Amino acid sequence: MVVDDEPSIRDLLSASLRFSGFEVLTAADGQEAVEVAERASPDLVVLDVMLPDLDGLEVAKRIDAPVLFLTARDATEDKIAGLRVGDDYVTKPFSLEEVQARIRAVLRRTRVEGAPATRLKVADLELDEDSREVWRGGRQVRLSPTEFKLLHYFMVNAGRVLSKAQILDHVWNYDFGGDAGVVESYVSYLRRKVDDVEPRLIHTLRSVGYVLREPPPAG
Amino acid sequence: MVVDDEPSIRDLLSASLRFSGFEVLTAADGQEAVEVAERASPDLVVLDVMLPDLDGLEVAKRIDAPVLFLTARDATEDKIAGLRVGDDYVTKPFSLEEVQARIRAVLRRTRVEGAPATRLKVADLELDEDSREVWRGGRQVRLSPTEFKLLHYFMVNAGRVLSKAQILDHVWNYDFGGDAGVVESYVSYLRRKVDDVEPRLIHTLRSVGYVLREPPPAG
DNA sequence: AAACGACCTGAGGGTTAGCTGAACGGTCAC
DNA sequence: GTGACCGTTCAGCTAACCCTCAGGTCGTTT
Repeated sequence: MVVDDEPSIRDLLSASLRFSGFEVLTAADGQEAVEVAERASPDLVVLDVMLPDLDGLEVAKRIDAPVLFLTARDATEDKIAGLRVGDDYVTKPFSLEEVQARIRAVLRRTRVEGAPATRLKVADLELDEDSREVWRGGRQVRLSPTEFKLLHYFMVNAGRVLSKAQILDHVWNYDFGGDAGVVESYVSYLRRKVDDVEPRLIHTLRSVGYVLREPPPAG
Repeated sequence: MVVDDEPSIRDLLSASLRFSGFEVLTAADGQEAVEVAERASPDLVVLDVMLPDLDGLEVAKRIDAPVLFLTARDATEDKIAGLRVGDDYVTKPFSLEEVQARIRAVLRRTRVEGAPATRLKVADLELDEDSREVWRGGRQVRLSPTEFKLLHYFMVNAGRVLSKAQILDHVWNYDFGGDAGVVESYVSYLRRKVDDVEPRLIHTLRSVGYVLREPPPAG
């Protein structure tokens, strides 16, 4: 369930989550949120801390589901003192990558399912979502936060062609105003750090985008 | 639904889409677009970002359908801020091939996850619309963007004779001023890259056009 | 068979998309 | 404060690409 009073954020999140295969309900204020949650028993609630009627933390108390809070960046730590075990938070403005990663992490922790694989693997490139570690050919590689998010997005969508606009929309914060040049820079960084050996996995499709894929067996 | 204030663009698009079997409604400004969309619930909206009354992004918010934006090339922002998941965009001047490809991609993504085949196949020539990969006789072939668009147009219209004028109209941007000689050049490139083995698939019909087809079984 | 038009293709020039090193400013830990 | 790290922008460069052109080939007509 997605709870936010701004329609644009609500739509952004619910569309993105539906696309990823989640079933999504929405609410625009705390009152509605509590009602819907009672009826539908969602597995997880994405909840804006700043709501017109009730405080988000207050809402969380009345909901029997793990919560992923959305908070303003300048919110000091004590603001989220109401975090229960299993909850988590993301600061606005977020990127879709960020939110989805946190959602999956929360669900993983609260679900009974015993240790589902958090390892992504493409050829000899491996990424652990939990520990945020990355290996290429057995050798561990250190990545900055943005590099990690970008690589994660690539690996989740391995084999699919991604345009720079798509990448910008998912990996960068939704209010990022710059141009797509920054994507080129980060692809360059990633290539140097994790794609400097054969077989090359990150491929450029001129004037189309990028794709991470294992080259076909018979070249 | 097609929304653009320039009649020439509107007609170009709607005629081309109708010919391809789509049912098309049109609107000339944002106000009309919102009204028509409300009444008719289109499956997809092709929407010029620059409209006389409302901003295209504003219109998109009020429409409950995936959107394919038309933007000017010189819009330096490679990031369309309002781009929701499932939306896409094409820069002006576009080619009809481009627009139709994007439309199909958006519909494919938003329709039920019925994994429809995105593979075109003629004899031992195969083309994947998603990954933009092409194989001839199992061997992968690298094509430039224009080569790919041309081959795609051929394959979608396999067995149909295409005049150079038709090809120019569909594969090249609508403002292309050059002559049809360029088509000959690109057919030549394609022959070298994907039609250098028997059976030959691209055939010249002198003073008529070209056709991509499998030769009849018995000579 | 000659003449003509249509087509093929190699070569070349102008253009553009993408790559990357460098620089700048911000943030955070110490 | 100070330094390390990070995110972003920018500009020069390169390689890929698009288009044109011209000389040659091939088919058709006279």
